[in-house]
Amino acid sequence: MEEHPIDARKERILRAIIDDYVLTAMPVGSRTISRKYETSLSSATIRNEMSDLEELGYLAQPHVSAGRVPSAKAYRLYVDGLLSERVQPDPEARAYFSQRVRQMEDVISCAAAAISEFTRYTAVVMMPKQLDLRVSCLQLVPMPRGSALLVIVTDTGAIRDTVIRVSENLDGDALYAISRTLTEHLAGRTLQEVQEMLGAYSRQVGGDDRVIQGIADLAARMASQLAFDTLTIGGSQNILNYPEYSDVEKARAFLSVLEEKQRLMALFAGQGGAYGVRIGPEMGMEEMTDCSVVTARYRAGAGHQGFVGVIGPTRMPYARVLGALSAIGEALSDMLGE
Amino acid sequence: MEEHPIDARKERILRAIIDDYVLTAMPVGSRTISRKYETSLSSATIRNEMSDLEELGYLAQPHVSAGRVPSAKAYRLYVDGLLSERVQPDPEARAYFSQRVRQMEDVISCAAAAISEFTRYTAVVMMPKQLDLRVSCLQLVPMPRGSALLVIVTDTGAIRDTVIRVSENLDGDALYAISRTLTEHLAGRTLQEVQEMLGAYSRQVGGDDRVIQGIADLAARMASQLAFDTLTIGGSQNILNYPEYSDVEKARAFLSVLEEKQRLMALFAGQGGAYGVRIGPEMGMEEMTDCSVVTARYRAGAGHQGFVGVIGPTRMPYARVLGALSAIGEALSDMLGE
DNA sequence: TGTTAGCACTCTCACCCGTTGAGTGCTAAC
DNA sequence: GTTAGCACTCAACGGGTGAGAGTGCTAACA
Repeated sequence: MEEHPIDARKERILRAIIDDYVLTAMPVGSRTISRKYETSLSSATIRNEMSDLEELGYLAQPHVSAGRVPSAKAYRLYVDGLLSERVQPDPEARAYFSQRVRQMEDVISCAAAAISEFTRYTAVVMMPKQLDLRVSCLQLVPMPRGSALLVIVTDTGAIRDTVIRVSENLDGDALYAISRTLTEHLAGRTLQEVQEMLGAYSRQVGGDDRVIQGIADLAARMASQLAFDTLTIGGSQNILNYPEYSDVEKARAFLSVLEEKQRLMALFAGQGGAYGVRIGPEMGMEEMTDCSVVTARYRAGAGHQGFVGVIGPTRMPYARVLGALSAIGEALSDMLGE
Repeated sequence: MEEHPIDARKERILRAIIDDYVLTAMPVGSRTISRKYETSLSSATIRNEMSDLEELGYLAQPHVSAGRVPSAKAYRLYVDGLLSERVQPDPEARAYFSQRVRQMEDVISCAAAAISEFTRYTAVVMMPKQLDLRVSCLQLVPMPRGSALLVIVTDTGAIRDTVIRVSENLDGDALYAISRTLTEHLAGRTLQEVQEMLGAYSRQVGGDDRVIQGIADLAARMASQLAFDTLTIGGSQNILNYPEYSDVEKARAFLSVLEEKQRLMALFAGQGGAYGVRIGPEMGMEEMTDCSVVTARYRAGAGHQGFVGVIGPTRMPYARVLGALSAIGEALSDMLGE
């Protein structure tokens, strides 16, 4: 077999086909290219080139008298071209994100919302596991009617709280005293260690071991939440905006894949570089053969890395999406990266 | 016009038509009723009765040679029949809810999830506004790297927190001292008052008015969140399970109505009794003419009342849905009531 | 050798039309 | 009041047809 590297013109035509297809979602014919993109060439010439591109596996024909549709291989080429240049963070996306971050509590779910609203695709944000978490502070905040809010803060700044019952005669100062003791003894320990050590302290807090129990529960919950990478999804309904999913059955299949976060996680597993694009069949998941996943990395301090991403039809304006993700990834890195 | 009260047999037939239509989503013919439900009557007799029922506005024909479909008026009659008896809380629904409540933090969103999963419809949970909120405690919890977690607790037990920057040389004790002062001065005040009073204290906290600013921000956010009834929605995609919405356009319209929480809120506004059923056109919203909303009230302590509900196609097993909502409403009342 | 015009060919899509079957309304008999 | 019977209506289905879009191929041209 002789080599068939595609020349500059073929590449230009291929790019035009992809652009047009992304725009219209309809198979692209030779006339369209000759009139809208390569006005110096006739449709017949384009036809010849398209025929070549098809033979090389870059194009496919839904049926003989339809135009051509780019294949996964074509998107791959296109995307590699994009990624070989510097991805330009989209300032508009960043502004969008910054504006919304004030309103919502959680930066991660906020990022997911911002991405999905901005790109109009489904957004995924992955938050890396944090195994090496150590308790930095532990505090009880008085609440009405014999309750208290237990707050645990880790050295990485993760916060969790829970309401526990305490004896009614503990006032704010008493709770603070307990908090001090607890913090003194537990600061610097990992969550696992905290759970193990709790038995020993139960005497020192006045026999009221609901506090101890509460800490143990919360520490356990925190540990289990943070021991795994977590995935947040935003704008899952956005898929309905695209004609690829105008069949309700398909849409439902897509949405149910989103429920299985464990499987989705696999998409980020082997991710090396700053950006990742997985095109349809490359993902090896039956249900996602006509989806693409675009991701950008962000830094969550201390060597941890997470990903922000978009899931949409393969027919996607990759440059625009990469720009948006890049901007939001940067913003997240700034916020979480210390 | 003479009166046309429908007799017992007509009502039985109407009920059979509704039951069958709820099950199959297909227009119901006279033969079906005569064979499956009223075996002692011939289809011709049923036809006569159906013709009467149509004239009375209880049935409609999509086209002349199709069977009949119940009208909103029919559902209304049917539902009024249900509501005149005692609604039986569904113990299975309650078990389902209780089982899940452990796993999730927030009872409200947990309820929404449980309802939608159990009924397979879209769930709404309304949480009443809490205008009379007063600050009960205010505390700063030290965090690494010159941050602190600001926690505000109200007398009703609502909690909000936010991370603020503070000067690096404030240790835990110093933060507690500030917390004490703040609590002393602000406890018992409403959130509005707190916002107004903040200026006055800015000197007393060592000139570091990031703390003041943080409190003001958080108080404002809290006030705005709690000053209005809030709506939580669960299982919005469930609508895709029903043939009524196999048209993507319709599904999208439905989903986008769900986004406009303000408008949805109106559906609960005039709700008086323990249960409410709004059928299609009764809601006066163009987009919801073929939806129904079923709600049950719950008590959130201190005279506040909220609603749990389900939104689905008019063709809905109302008895089952009412039973489930009743059970979950009871469970919520128990949890939030005290 | 690359480009282009022309033409026959293919295939989808939209439309028409007849057939089928479900379901009705009406009438007359029980 | 109930029922059998019958004529009628209409959606749904399937086959047939024509228009349109787009291709591949060939031959001519630069």
